[in-house]
Amino acid sequence: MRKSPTIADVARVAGVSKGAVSFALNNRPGVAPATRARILAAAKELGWQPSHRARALSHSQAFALGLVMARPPELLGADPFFPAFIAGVETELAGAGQALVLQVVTGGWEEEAAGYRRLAADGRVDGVFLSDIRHGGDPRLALLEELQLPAVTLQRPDTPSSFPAVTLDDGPGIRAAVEHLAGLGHRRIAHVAGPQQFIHGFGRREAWEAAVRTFGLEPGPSVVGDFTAAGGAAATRRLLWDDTPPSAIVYANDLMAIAGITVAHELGIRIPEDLSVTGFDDTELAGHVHPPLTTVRLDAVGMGRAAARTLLQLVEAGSAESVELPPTELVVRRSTAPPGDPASVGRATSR
Amino acid sequence: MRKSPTIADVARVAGVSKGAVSFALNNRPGVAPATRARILAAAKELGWQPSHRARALSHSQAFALGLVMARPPELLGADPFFPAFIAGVETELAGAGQALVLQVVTGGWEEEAAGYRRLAADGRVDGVFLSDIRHGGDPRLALLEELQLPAVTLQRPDTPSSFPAVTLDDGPGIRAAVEHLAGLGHRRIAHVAGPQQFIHGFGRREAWEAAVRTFGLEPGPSVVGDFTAAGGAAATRRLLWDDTPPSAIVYANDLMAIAGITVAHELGIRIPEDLSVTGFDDTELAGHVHPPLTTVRLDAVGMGRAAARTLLQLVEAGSAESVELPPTELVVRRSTAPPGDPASVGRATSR
DNA sequence: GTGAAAGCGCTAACAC
DNA sequence: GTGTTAGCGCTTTCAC
Repeated sequence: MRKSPTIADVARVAGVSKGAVSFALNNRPGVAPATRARILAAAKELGWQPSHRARALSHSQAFALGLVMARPPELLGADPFFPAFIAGVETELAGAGQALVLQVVTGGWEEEAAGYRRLAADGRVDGVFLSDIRHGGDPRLALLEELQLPAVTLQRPDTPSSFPAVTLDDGPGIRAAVEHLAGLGHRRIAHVAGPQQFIHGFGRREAWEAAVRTFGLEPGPSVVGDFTAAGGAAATRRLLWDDTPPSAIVYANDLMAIAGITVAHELGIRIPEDLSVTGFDDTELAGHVHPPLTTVRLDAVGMGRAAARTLLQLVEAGSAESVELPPTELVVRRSTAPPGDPASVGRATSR
Repeated sequence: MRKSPTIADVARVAGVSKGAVSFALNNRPGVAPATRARILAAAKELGWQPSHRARALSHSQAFALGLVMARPPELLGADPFFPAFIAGVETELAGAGQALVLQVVTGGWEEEAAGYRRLAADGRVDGVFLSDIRHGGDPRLALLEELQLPAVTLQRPDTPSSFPAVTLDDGPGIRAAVEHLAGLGHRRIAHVAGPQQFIHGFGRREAWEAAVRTFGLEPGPSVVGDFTAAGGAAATRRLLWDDTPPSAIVYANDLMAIAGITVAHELGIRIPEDLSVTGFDDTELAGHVHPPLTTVRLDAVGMGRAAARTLLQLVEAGSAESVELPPTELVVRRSTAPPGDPASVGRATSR
């Protein structure tokens, strides 16, 4: 019972050759309907399933897609993006007979590059997802070009790319947050950014700055964090210890925003009365902190789905169109309110 | 340049047969040192790498391990366990020439079972990790037995298992939390549990109950949550609306604890003065909420490492010993303090 | 329309 | 010791 049946067994039972079975299975022309039916019946009877490994060998394909997650250990459990993204990817792959092979690297670029090299050298995957595209020339682009590994990038709409891209504009969400704050009367709106070499670190900061200027305001201070709670807390302290602290802070992710709220509490600064705060991601926790966080919703599952579809298309057809996802949108909760402290508003205005 | 060299090319260049190359590569006896050197030189010169796919076919092995993550969509981004666990797994697999194939299912048991079936039918993996073992007969055990797929389970030390297990006792951590609370003078210690069909839901609750009794106390109420923030918030409301609310709550994870703290804030209940709270996981955020959360540290990375080592051993050698990980430990922060409200202590005592 | 046979690239049993 | 050869299970070309 252990040894599973092979195509030869099916052929024998159906009274045809192996080739015929193969043709029948893949609905290729050249096999009479009656014969095909007989073959399929034999296959079903034997419980035959084509061997994925044998197909992989003769097709010189892996029938698998790869994702290399490069994250510092601290952020590994806290980043809500990847799990959701992966879930989205899976919904597409499951039906396509493709698997997802994952690699996580916690070290630096060397280790990450080694990860891609390994995936390519072993022929483990037919293509990879490139998340967190670095701003200003991501070294992985050249690497994958060299490895001849098809890829789909996750990036901003405006950045050119040698690979098909799934783009999502963080801008509208950030702009909506700034507009919301400006509309409430905030004049001094600060930003806690993510690492600037990452597109979502750089891009959100850029969007914040542009949006603030749109409202005729001078961008408040901006501090670069690292997307971790610890980093968010440190950045927030820097901002709040300033002589003229901001009356609102736009954070590049929820985790830093939540840590920021905590710092404010510790300093006796009330939210939202004394300080308004917005996050980014709309993690499940965002609605359950005190006060519930106004944040920008990011559809990571949707990105995963779109990226998987695009990469499948690229791998199967040799080329694929980039797709642009609907922009992020603001979810208003209770961490934002009109600036309560006239003094701080006055200070901000008087700059 | 595209077509990579095959073992035949190497054999030709080295002036030997394919078989010799294979032997040389795998350091098998039966090939003269000089010949071996010549072969390796030829291989290096041609930049030859053995084809993983061909090896997989002739070995009838996948050289990959599988993990099926079954999680409801809401929890996907918030559960800190898997990313860390996977990182631990990877550290072991990278050097072993094994890959990790991931599957995430958000639906019910049917979908999950289908996931394992697919992995097995396609021969995608040589073994799988079984996390979240269900308490009281996990259906996956029988399924994997049927599929003849080697597996390693993640479970509690005391549960018997037909597969090698990596066990971690949540008990000591929970007991330490209860001891800490009891030592502070709490008499009415409640619990917000995880789903009881899961071992970490059930086990933590059991440990809480046993520990409370150890201190001669009657277990306070316990409410079953679902490990999400929303669930933690709801459970906390139920507990705090009670006539005789607890003076301390032991949560089965950080996420629910953080949501619980929020609910307390909203109800005007001060933490830790009016209510002490402990979590479980020690997520990065735990130290950056207000107040910083006293919690139990869980070494998910270490579990991943141990599980990977065990599964590799099982797959390669056909059998493996279970391993028991060092117990979880308490991290005391500032969400716990002596019960401040004498009335509630009195009430609890008077039950 | 159908079947035979030659790969895909490596492994391992078996002669030499 | 070293080389030869027959698989692993499927795909696909090419005669029939």
